[in-house]
Amino acid sequence: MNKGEQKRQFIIEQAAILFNERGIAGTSVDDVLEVANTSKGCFYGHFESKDELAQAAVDYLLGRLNDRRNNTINKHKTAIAKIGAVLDNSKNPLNSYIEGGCPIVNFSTETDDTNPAIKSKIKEMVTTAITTITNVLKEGIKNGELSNAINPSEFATRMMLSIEGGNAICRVLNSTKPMQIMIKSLKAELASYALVKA
Amino acid sequence: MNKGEQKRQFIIEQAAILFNERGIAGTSVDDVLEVANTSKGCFYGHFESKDELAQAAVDYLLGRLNDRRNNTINKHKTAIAKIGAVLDNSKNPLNSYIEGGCPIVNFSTETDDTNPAIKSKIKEMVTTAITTITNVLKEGIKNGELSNAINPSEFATRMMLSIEGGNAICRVLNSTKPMQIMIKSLKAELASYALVKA
DNA sequence: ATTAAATAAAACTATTTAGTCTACTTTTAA
DNA sequence: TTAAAAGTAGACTAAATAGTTTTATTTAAT
Repeated sequence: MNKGEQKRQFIIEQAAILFNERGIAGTSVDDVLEVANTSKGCFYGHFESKDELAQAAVDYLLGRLNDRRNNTINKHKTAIAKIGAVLDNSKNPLNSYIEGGCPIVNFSTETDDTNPAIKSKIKEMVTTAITTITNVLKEGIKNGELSNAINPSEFATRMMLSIEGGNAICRVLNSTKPMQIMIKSLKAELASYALVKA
Repeated sequence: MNKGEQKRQFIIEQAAILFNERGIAGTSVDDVLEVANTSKGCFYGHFESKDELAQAAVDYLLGRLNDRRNNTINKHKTAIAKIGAVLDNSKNPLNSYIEGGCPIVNFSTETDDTNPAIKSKIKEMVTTAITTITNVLKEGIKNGELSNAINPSEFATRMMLSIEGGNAICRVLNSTKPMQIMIKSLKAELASYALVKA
């Protein structure tokens, strides 16, 4: 990565935090220049517009979330451990993995009526996440860890809604309690589908 | 309500929709003037600033949600019917009660890091909602409709997270499916706590 | 080392923004 | 009925906004 590419990347990473905290509309190009220690000329040399930056920033943040989820899943062996660890990734919405909270809820509410390009990135991300979780559960059934009484895609869907809702709600309440309650409940539900080892 | 008050209320109601759809930062005073068919002079005769309008708009939207939830709860007799009806209120996030989706997620993600006054209004709303649902469940236990194996406040909390997550996720996915899955699941869970009529 | 291309800085522009002010019109209550 | 109060319109201002352009500096291949 040469100097220019490094600078571009740095701008994206710094802007991403601001966008995630204050929203895209709530962040000016000047705000970005300040945190990225750069100038108009430099900025517009790297990006055609604020919107191009916003898209790059969203890609960057969603990429981080994807990587983290995949790493978390690969790090564990059983479906129950994998799902538990994915849930634990979200256990502290007040000190979240990405400053400002979960980019999925943050950008979904901002862009669902205003920015189709970003909305579609989030849509793909959510679909991928649900599918990935679903497959972990299916695998768990296949190898005899879980009862086939569980509905993998429904469980994955409910898990996704709960995590995203938890991210939004915990931040307004200034409390991690709701998320903890929900994680505990989903873990217990999943455990109830565990088959005793044969 | 005299003419001035009517105008003020009309501005609030029209602005509220814009704010809910595009965000507060994403909506200009001029945008508001256009949908409210009014002028700068008129606007600033009724409001000190855009922020005062934003607060009034949030109060108005949260008021509508509160009224609706209370009406829904009063319309039904059993705890199961009350909770089921409250869930059904959210069953179509793509054609939501308030245009642009649920103001709770929308404004919570926008204001949690930027607007303490509005954040605190949302916080109060969420607290009230969870408390109200909790009390319905407690009442259900008390009068023998529900088993005391259910944890009212935990159920209410999880229900809140799921609804808000569902509102955000369904809108990005352009599908009501996730919400339907979640509603079905919570209804089934609640039904499992029903005591056979003595 | 040289030079062309890439990168960066900063002054500049045009537009949009929130908010003010003055002048005019409509309400409303005596 | 009338006059004070309330409401309304629209031109105006100052600041912020996104984006351009010109000029200077680096970088990297020859």
